[in-house]
Amino acid sequence: MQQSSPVESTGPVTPAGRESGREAAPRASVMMDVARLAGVSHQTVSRVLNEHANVRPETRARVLAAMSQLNYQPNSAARSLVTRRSNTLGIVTIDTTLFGPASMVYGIEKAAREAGYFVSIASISSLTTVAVKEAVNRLREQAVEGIVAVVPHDEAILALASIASGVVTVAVGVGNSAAVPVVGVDNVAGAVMATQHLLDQGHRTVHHLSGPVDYPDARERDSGWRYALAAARAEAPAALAGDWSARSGYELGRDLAADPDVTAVFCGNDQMALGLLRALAEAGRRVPAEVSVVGFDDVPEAAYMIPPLTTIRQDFGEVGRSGVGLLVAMASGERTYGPERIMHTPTLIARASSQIV
Amino acid sequence: MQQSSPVESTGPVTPAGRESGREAAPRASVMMDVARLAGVSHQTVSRVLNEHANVRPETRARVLAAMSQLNYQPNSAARSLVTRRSNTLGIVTIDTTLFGPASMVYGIEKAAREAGYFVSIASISSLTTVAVKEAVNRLREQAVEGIVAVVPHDEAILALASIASGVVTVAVGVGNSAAVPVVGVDNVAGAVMATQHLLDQGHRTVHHLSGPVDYPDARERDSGWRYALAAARAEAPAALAGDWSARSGYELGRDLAADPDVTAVFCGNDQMALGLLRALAEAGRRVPAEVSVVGFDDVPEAAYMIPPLTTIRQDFGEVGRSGVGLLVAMASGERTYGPERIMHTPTLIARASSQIV
DNA sequence: CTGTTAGCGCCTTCAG
DNA sequence: CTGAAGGCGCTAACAG
Repeated sequence: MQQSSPVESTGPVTPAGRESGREAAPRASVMMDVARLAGVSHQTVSRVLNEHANVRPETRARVLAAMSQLNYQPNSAARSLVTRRSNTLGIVTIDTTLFGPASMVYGIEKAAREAGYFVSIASISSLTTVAVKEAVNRLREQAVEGIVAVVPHDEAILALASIASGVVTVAVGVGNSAAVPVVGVDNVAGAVMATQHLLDQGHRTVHHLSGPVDYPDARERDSGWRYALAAARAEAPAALAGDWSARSGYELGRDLAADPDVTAVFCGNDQMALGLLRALAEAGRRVPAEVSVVGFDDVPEAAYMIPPLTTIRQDFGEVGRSGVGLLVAMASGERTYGPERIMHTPTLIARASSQIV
Repeated sequence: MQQSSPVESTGPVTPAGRESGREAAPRASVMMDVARLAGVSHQTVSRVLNEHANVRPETRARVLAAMSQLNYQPNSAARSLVTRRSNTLGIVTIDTTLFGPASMVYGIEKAAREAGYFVSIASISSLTTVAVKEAVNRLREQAVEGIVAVVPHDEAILALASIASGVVTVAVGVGNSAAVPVVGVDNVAGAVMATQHLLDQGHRTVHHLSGPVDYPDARERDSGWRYALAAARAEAPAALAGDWSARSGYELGRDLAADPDVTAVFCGNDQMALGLLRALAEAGRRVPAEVSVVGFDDVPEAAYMIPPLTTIRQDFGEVGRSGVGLLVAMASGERTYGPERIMHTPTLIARASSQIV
């Protein structure tokens, strides 16, 4: 309610109120209306809008006044038509509500906004090539200037790469992949930290509850774990692969809990760690006294699990942000196109689940 | 790589390759190019594109072939300019990664897509009037045809309502609010179920760990709880207000855990319940033997907490979906504008945290 | 410093 | 059933 009532005499001069059914909403004013009201040409209005220099301050003020009086809203379609720019970035994302993807989406949106872009979103419900293509096409219809993909899965990434879409694309939240430019966290380093931390507590070896094998992140964490064990000349037990869910952590965790040789477990993410903690509790195996557990991600709940979970923190927001940074650089030609990767280093957050006080 | 190489003789006839710096990317083809290749007028191309009847099947086929040969992509800006429709819906959302909001965003996106809309997102980092207005304005710049707001907070909702934006708007994930049309869950009913369930287990009364008072959801759950206690003639203890986080649940939970009178607690959401469970565990109070706990939301992790959490399930995806439904109905004039509300009924999911087996 | 003239690519009339 | 005009609202060149 800051603005007083609408215009009257100075309103649009175009054929008023074509009675097309309902309310006959007062046609939004256009640049020409503003020009008329300010007593200048529509071109001058355009100039103040785009902050071109060479507009006398006084003229500028008159125009601004007219714009606000008319409650003028530039027509973005008209502008894009002539500038051939949509100022829009697209996000392709999996239909998940996991903490990681959701955080990245927000990081992306924020960074894009700060870089002057709008953000359009297209989610996919299944990780299939077809679904990815549909999502990308939906984005292309909107003429997005670039795409950030939050689809940390092999097939989806390949699909992305194969769609010679002519739109620059970067995948975020994936540690590595040859197919497209990628921004993620150094999963190997994170897994090494986790494993080494456990080894440092005196465990002979460390078990691994991994994510699904068709996820680059899962494979990389698995290899970091193997690497750390090898470096310490510890024997590597067979890894169990879950599906990132607490449920899978619980179910596989029951086997782990039943095995007296298991004294330390590195989990591919915090959700699975939660499931494992419950399985251990049910089996009466105390954490960390009998079994130590480390997760990956540091979701906000990690610090409040029973016991508080030691984990590897990754900054999802930052990953999203640098994804946009890379994309914008590529789109503006500052960087040549081509597989490219940016790795962020995660941090170990030591809590009670891994260390006896 | 499905399509063979680009055009040659039939390509755009416009001033070729204006050497504007880089690659001199082959100008995307336009309707006119397709028309030429198909030997028709650009108008006919438009007709097949918009599926107007009155195009001879054979002509239509020729046009389609030309389109795919040229890899033609309609220009959405040009189309919006003339049709005065953006086919876009906007989402205003808080910059959170909580399960609820994230689920609703996905639900909205999916429903919007199915209804033929693109989706543009604008997140806000602070729940202030200014931030909400900025987000709405960003969406208006894009000429969205409607806005779905995922901002379950008093000030934000009022801000939304006060922006006589001329854009139809509905808020989702809020049980109630006079200011704008709203879609949410019946929080009162949910809270009654939770409280009654606890009472049914034989507890004399039920304590409440609520959400922040400036959230309608929190207040409604609080009143449902009070209502159920009153109906059972049980005394209502003072409620403790957290901030939805596990941390706050833990901190307030320590007080609850220290109070021997506390035997049953209804939490405003599952995260706070998680924190409470840990506080109880630390205090050595067994759940559910000594204290019963019920949450709200049924996040995927709820079933894997220690012990598995009894909670009130709400279908966030469905809420998002019906928000879009309402919005589309309003935007198309099927429903007159005006505060309107749709309530979904939540369900009690009984697990171990509340019942002694 | 400001105004004039052309389109941007498409859809909506209206003629044929 | 198809084609020819006209214009959506704006910005980029040019004049002045």
